Amino acid sequence: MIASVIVDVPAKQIDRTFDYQVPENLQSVVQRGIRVVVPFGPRKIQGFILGIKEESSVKKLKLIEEVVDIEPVLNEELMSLSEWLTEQTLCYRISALQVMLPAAMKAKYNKFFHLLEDVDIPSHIRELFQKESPLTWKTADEQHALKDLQELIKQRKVEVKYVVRQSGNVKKKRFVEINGQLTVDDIPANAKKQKLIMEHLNRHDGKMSVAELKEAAGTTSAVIKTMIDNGYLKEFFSEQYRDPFAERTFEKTEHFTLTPDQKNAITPILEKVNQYEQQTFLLHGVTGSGKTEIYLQTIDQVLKQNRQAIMLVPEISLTPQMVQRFKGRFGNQVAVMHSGLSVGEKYDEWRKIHRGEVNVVVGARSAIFAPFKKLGVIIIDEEHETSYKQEDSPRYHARDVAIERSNRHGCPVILGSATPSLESFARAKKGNYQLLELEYRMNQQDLPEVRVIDMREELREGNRSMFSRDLLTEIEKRIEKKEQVVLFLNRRGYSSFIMCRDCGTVMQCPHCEVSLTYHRSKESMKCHYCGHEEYVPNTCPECESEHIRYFGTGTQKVEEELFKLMPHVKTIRMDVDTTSKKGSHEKLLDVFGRGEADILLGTQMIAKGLDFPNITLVGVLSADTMLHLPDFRASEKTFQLLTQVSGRAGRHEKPGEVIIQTYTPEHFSIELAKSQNYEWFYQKEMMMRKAAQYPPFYYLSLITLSHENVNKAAGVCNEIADILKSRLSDQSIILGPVASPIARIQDKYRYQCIIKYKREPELKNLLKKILDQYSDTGKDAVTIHIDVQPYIMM
DNA sequence: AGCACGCCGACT
DNA sequence: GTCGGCGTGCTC
Repeated sequence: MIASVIVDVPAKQIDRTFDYQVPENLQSVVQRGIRVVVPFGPRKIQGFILGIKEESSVKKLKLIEEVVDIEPVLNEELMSLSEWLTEQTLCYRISALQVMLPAAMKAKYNKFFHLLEDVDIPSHIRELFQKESPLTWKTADEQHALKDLQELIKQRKVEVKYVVRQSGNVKKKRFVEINGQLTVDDIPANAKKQKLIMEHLNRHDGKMSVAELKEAAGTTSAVIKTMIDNGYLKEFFSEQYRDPFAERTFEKTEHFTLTPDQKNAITPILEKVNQYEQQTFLLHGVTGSGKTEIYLQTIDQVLKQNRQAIMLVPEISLTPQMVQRFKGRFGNQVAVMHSGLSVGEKYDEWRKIHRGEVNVVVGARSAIFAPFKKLGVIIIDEEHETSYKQEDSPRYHARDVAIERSNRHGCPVILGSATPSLESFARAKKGNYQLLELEYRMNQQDLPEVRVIDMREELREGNRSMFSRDLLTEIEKRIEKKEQVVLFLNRRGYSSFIMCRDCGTVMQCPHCEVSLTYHRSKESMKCHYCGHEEYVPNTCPECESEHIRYFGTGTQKVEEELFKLMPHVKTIRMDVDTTSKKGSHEKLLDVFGRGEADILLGTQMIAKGLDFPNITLVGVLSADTMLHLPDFRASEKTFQLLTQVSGRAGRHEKPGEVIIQTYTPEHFSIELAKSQNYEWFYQKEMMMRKAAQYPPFYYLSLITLSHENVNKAAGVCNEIADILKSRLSDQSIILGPVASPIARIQDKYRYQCIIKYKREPELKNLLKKILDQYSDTGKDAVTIHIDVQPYIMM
């Protein structure tokens, strides 16, 4: 019996199967989809079995070392999906397999030195082995003993052993139970604590977790240990799930009655669910139109049919409120997967899905690979969000994976958004997707009134602060009325940088072509691309002037300004700095929700999902900061964000108001966000895209080359552009080679080439060939990246 | 990606 | 003359 294995090495030359002989004792367990440990060259690594066969063209086969799983971790559907993913995104097969599993299941590798012969070895090496045996690579390296060890290996006195370790650990909890042979009466009369422990245990069917028992009986583990040693108790371990929501109870919620609007939308969806048919729906509904209830009732129907549901939400909006709604409706049938969980917690949630203990998963992008066997619906909320596109290999878009999986399962996909991506809306208009419109807000309230403030006007009239007079007045009014305010700072692409006021020098990263970001807490400057950090200099490195200051409006700066203007107001600031600790995001929102602060000030992360009745004013401090980024989606993103943010105000009885500050009030994405007119925005933006030959009229592919030498990167990029030009049709447009928007990262210069095309059936094969030809791993080789349908052009 | 093998410069 | 630099090629 021979197994074809894809090994855990993401490299061009290794991206194929290797055959291994299956030892007699493993033949009954070995099958497609399980992981194994195999010898590979001098080391041992993990791999996935792709298939079983009886013969191989390779003469000398090695034996599989061991199996990691007893049953497949990836079922047949996911195994074949990985093939599709490899093909679509031009990634290595191993990366496609790996991305479907939680991070905890990625293998870790260790090297150990074993002493074979204790005679005639240097004394310092012997000492090392006396302290630690087997000796780890790490210690050997720290003690600078690697060289000597290498010599000893040659002399066959020391041997290297490679160990494959599974990082994902099943959490075990320690329990004790009454042994049975001895009873309370056998306990010595003076051992009061022991008797007490027995009493507690008897009240709990004779067994309890050690932690609980200690707590209940008020003793220490010493007493319990004595009882185990004396045979009164025996210990055992039980597998536990780490439950990130353990301390929370979820109130059971029931169906809402749907409005006629909602009924119209859900009917065609349920039809497809009942017919077990694929169909992609685009559910377009303004904020507050009740999309979530449609999701919930669809999932409910799916569960009744004994099928399962995947619900994707953007990472950033996977708030406790959201989880609450799903757990409240479906109880413990729900698994939650998002980046806020620890690696172990994610692993546990994944195992619940794999074992079929839950039927719904609510999660971010990677939850699209949830190992369900019978999918009844896949829902992608806020489908326009760019976080559904993975930016590193495999560069997949969750929407594409969703549609592919739905085809295999025969189930509908629902894409929901108040501001659909142009691509999706265009597909819906063409009839590729079925468009479902929710036109009314559920409780009939009006959309909040939106006021646009021209900041140029403010400047002309002498107001140099970041707050317009109107905004300040309105904030004051709300605070008097004890209502709450949300201030939104769009910081993307424009964070605080440090500049010399005399010569204009901006502090830049020495390794990347980007300016450093000021971090007030440490008085330092940091590079967001390579992590380089240094202290803010006292004098300008160029002109030695002392007039160095930071520019840009970071949230910290806004907070300070706000405090200067209104010292009596309590502000909560939410940004990466204040929410990096686990659970802090939730905590801050809780405080705000309880009304303990007047203003919530934040970035991106507060744009979504907040739903507090007392918010009656939303202020956008600078609407146009990302409008001028070199990104053809800049207008779309601005419109989406402003619409999104505006939706935070007046969601309940009290009417809401939105104030948008901008330097370009005449820009159509700001004008139309004011009236929340998606349809007009769509028409207008489509015209722009058509004129500029961008998606959805053209597809894109992006090729990036990077190398320490500018000329080399540019040269290879040029060669590739030439190949493309000669091999593609005249209909296609090749932009470049040009330097990437970020021209250098980690000392490597970056050149790129963009392909715009409508129909190019041979493009994938051509790109594969180019990848093949240019992905050398040698020392002086250029690094090539290909992103089919990129979202970020950097 | 690792790791071994193998061919040319500065040292005991 | 050797030690060791890292270029080249292989991993079932």
